[in-house]
Amino acid sequence: MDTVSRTATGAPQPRTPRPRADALRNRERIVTAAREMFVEFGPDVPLDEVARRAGVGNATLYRNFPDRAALVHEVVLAVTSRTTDRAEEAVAAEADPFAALSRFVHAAADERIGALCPMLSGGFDKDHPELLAERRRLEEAVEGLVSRAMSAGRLRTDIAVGDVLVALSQLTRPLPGIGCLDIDRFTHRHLQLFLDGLQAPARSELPGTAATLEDLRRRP
Amino acid sequence: MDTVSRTATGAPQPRTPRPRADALRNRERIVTAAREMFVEFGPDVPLDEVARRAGVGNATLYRNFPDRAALVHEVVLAVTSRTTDRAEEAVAAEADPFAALSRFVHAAADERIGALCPMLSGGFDKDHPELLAERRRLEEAVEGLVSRAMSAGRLRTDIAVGDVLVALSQLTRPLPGIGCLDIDRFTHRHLQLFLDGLQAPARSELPGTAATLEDLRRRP
Amino acid sequence: MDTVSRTATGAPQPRTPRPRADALRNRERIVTAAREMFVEFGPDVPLDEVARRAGVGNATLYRNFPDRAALVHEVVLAVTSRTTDRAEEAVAAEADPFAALSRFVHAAADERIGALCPMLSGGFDKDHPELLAERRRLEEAVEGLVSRAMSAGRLRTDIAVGDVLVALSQLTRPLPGIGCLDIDRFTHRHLQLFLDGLQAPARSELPGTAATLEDLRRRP
Amino acid sequence: MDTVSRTATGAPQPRTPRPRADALRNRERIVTAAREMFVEFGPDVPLDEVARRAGVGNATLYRNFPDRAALVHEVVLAVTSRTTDRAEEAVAAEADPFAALSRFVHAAADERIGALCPMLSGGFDKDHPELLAERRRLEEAVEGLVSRAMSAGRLRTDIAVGDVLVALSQLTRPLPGIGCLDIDRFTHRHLQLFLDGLQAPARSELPGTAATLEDLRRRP
DNA sequence: TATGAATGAGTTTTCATTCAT
DNA sequence: AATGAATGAAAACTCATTCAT
Repeated sequence: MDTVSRTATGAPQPRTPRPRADALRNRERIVTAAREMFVEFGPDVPLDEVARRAGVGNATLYRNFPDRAALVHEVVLAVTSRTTDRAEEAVAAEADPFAALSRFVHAAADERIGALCPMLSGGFDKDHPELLAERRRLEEAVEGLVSRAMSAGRLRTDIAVGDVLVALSQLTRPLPGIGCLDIDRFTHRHLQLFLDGLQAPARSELPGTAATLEDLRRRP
Repeated sequence: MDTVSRTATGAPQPRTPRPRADALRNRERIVTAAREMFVEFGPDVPLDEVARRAGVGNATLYRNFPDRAALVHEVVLAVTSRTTDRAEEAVAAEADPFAALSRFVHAAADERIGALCPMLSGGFDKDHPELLAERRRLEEAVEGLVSRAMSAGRLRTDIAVGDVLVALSQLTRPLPGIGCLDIDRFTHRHLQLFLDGLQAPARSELPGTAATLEDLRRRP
Repeated sequence: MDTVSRTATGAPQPRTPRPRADALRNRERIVTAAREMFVEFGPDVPLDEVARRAGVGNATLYRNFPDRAALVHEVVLAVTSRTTDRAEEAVAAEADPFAALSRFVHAAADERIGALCPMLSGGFDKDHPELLAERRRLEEAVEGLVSRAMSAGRLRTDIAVGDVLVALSQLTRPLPGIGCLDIDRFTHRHLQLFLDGLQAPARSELPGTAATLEDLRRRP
Repeated sequence: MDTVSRTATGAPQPRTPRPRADALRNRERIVTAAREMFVEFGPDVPLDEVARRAGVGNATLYRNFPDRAALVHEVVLAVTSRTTDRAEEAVAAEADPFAALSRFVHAAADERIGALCPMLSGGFDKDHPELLAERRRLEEAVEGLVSRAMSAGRLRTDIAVGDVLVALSQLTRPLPGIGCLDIDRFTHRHLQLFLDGLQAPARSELPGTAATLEDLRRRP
């Protein structure tokens, strides 16, 4: 079989994955599997299961991610990055500023941004520089959406990026064993209700402080 | 309170009703400890730790609750019951129908209704008769709040009890290690935004179906 | 069988070990098994094997000793203590001061004092107060043996307690897989040669410093 | 050096003897790294670490030494060979026979002969012909030192080569994490005491048997 | 009944060894 | 021939649950 695969040339990608390129491929497959399984089974899913789903041996997972925290880190990074992409797409796709925000919110749900929630829980190094940078990118992108909507008078002015991101994450947070909270039947619905609450003019006095994600976890 | 009265018989007892009372006290202490720790550390907190916090031996916990599911069951029951109480109080306390709903929502957050979320996850027997009955009570109470607000023209008419309860649970869901998502600084704020979205007139077309909690685990 | 054992009264100890007293018994059995197996197989012997040899489940071992270090700690304590006993016995048993030292040295070998060596290696907390105290006791006892022999003019005066203890430990250090370096055929022989070197008058100039065990591990 | 000459053939080679020379260089670097790390971290040091220290890939190590035993084998061979060299040098360098023995003993310590100890432990094929031959060379060389000292009346006559080699190995045996038992401050000192015990006239009756290294693993 | 202790099964993690370039 | 990556088997350690007083 070695000879066979060695002669497989122009094929887009033979089914037998090859080392050099495959190291990267494996790494990505692990992250993908982890992202899916964190959503599906919660953040405590056995890493051996993740490895199995990724189609690699457990030790390969550990070679790439020395411990669970490292894997979680990478997944958070990936989800954050993809969500940022959605934010930028939303700007481009919608002329109306509130429509853009709205589009982003629903797209972020589809990216399972809610899966970030349990990962931000205790003992997670949310201040790692790499994460910090990626989160900044996300917050800036969303800040753009928010401020534009505010400028257009479409958004109440007493809210902040953190309000959007945290509530969005919570509302779309997966219930392990149920998929992503039956995302089609409930989640988008609740997001819509939440978006309605965001619109100007403000109806009520908001309690609490308009904080960034940054503040989360910094107890007063 | 309900559990207490169920076992408190009319049998004549010496004025020091120690033995049985202690057993009940233990049971309640365990449920209380479990509720707190589920919120604080997530639903996978070691049961030995729960027993320690309750101040009893682990075997005492297991005598009262044969396995984790039984304990979760009891906690869900307790939280549901207490939340129902809040709903009923809200009716009594507020003349304005929307204010009542609003009061209930914030009170439910303080009861940590969000801690129910992980319990709605896979592998939890949400259809147990006892739970079903208790959930009916809650849904009826909230249904009262909702329909009164609708009748008064204060609530958009395309929402259902399930919308309120599920979104409420998600928005207040605890992040283990952070307590209840810094409930004072964020959660009440997001709840308020959500409530604003609930008000009439409806601003947007809602996707999904207006379902009860019942529907939640029934995949389409 | 419960009834049977419950009626076993005056028996010194029924073969079915009972909890309360057995907790202690188990603990001791684990330490004993560990001591033997460290000698026989080295300090990296799987703890599960130690548990098996002790006749308990692995978790029982971990309940008593949270990690390998804790178990090693206890074994070192036990061996040190038993060796101190041998030193005190030697004083009592031999009128001649050098004979007493000699007797101690050979007795310490039989206590497998050499098994302490690998345990003093890297990453072992040799300065734990409990260990420190026990080691002091040993050093004081041996100091007594040494100084008496010196006073009697039977021991060269340029040696110290540490010389005796370290060399003794090294010479009796077990070779895992061979028992205790075939202790009867070689070790006592080498100890005797070493003892001969200790006698007065000194024949040679000693290099190095006469240090206590304390100094070991404190690199200059 | 021996290994080098064994593979260095007389075949005509281009003036840049790169390929084969590199292979040999690698092999030697691995053995050197292994010797150092066995001393420093014990015989269970991960082979990947050895490869890293040697500056080669792990697979290169495995190409040269199919398993740990093969590497240990080679290290033992190297240390034995170098120690034999020291014995022969000692003969040449010292006119006095006991001085020669003494010089050898301290030189062997510097060669880390103590690192051989764990290799004498269970599961090591000490009877491999190559090792046997190399050990014979060492024993013959030391036998020369010993018998000459005996003939000169400088050495008690009830000792054997094995006594010297085994005790020497034990006394200089490294404590992983501490290097070679702080060789300058302790080991040479203890060796000197041991040497003093070897001198004629014998002071005590020796227990055990005067055996060769050969006997070491043959249980009675 | 209440309890501390015991236990086995499950998870994380490491490492010798093999694979494929 | 040299290498980085892959792998399974083994070891450390945890925890739900049971046992025996």
